[in-house]
Amino acid sequence: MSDEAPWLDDEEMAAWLPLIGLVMRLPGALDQSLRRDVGLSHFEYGVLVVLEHAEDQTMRMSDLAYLCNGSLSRLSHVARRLEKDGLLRRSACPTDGRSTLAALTDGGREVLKRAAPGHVRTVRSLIFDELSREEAKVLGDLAKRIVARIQAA
Amino acid sequence: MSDEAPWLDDEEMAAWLPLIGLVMRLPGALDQSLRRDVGLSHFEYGVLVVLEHAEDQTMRMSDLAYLCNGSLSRLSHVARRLEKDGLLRRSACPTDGRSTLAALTDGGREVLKRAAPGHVRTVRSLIFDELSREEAKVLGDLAKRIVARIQAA
DNA sequence: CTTCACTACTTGATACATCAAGCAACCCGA
DNA sequence: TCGGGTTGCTTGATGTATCAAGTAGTGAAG
Repeated sequence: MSDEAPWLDDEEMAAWLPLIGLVMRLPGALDQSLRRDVGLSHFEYGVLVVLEHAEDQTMRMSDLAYLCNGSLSRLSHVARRLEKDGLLRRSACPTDGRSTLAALTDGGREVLKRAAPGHVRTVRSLIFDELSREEAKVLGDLAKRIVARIQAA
Repeated sequence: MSDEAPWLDDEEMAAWLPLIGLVMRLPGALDQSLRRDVGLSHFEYGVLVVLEHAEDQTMRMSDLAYLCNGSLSRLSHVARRLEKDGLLRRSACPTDGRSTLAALTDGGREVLKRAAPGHVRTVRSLIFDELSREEAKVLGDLAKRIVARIQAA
C-alpha cells in the first residue's frame, strides 16, 4: 500500500481537485431539484427508488441501508420521517425478530412517479448530456473500483 | 438539452449507480480519518489548505468559499469555529468594506502539518493506489467537465 | 448628493447526519 | 439450556448544513 510520499504531485493534484469538486457539489445539485419538486432529499429519494425495485417492494433495513450507501442509523431516522409522511411502512420481519422490513406504500409510489421525470432531467443535463456513452462507462468503472476500496477500508 | 427520455437505460444506470456510490461514500471516508487525526472535517481541512496556498495565506471569504466548493454561508459558520479554535483569523478588507479577509494563523499551519501525512495516506490508499496515472487523469478530466455543468446550472 | 440595485457577509431557525449507547433477538458452544 | 458474543435496529445528544432574512458597503445613474 501507499509508499509514504509526502504529498500529491502535480498530476495527482490535477485529478484530485476536480474529483473533490465533484463529490462536494453533486449531492447538493441533486438535492436541490428533488427538494424543489417533491420535498425529498436525494438520499430519501434513493431509499424509495431502491425499495421500488425490490421484490415485493420490500426490504430489510440493513440491506436497504447498504444499497443506499448510508449507515443503518441514518436510514432509521430517514425511515421514521418517510413513514410519518406515509411514503413507507415498517413491519417486523416474520423470520428474524431482529430485522425490520421496509415497504413502499401507495403514497410512496405516487411521489416517485411525480419525482422521476424532473430528477432524470437533472441527471441527464449534469452527466449524460456532457459525456459520451464510452466516457460514461469509463467513469462508472473507475467509480466502482474506488467505492470497492472505500468499502474495504 | 436532454431530450425527454423517461428513464436511464441499462448502460447509463450501470454508470450512474457507482457514481452515486462514490459521491455519497467518499466524503464520509475523508471526514473520518481527518476527524480522528486532528478533529477537523474534510471541508474544514480544505479551507485551511486553500488558505495555505494563497498569497499571504490570506483570502476573501467569497473567493475562499468558491475554491472550497461551498456556500458563503457555510464558510461563514465554519470560519467562526476555526477562528474560535485559533486556526484562522478574520479581518476587515482595507479596500472594500464589504469584504472579510481570512488568514491562516500559526495554529492553523501547525494543524495542517499534523494532518497532512495521514490525509495523504488516506487519499492515496483510496484513489491513487487503485488507479493508474492515466486512469487518474481521465477521472479528473471527466470530473472537471461535470463540475463545470453543475456550476453553469 | 441621493437613491437604487447589487455585492459581501453574518446570523438564527430548522432540519439533518453522526456517534455512542442501548435493547432485543439470534446463534452457538459447553 | 444457559451463557457470551453477535447482529439488527432504534434512540438521544451533539454538531453541522441549509435556507431565508438581515445588515452594511459599494457603484452608478440621474
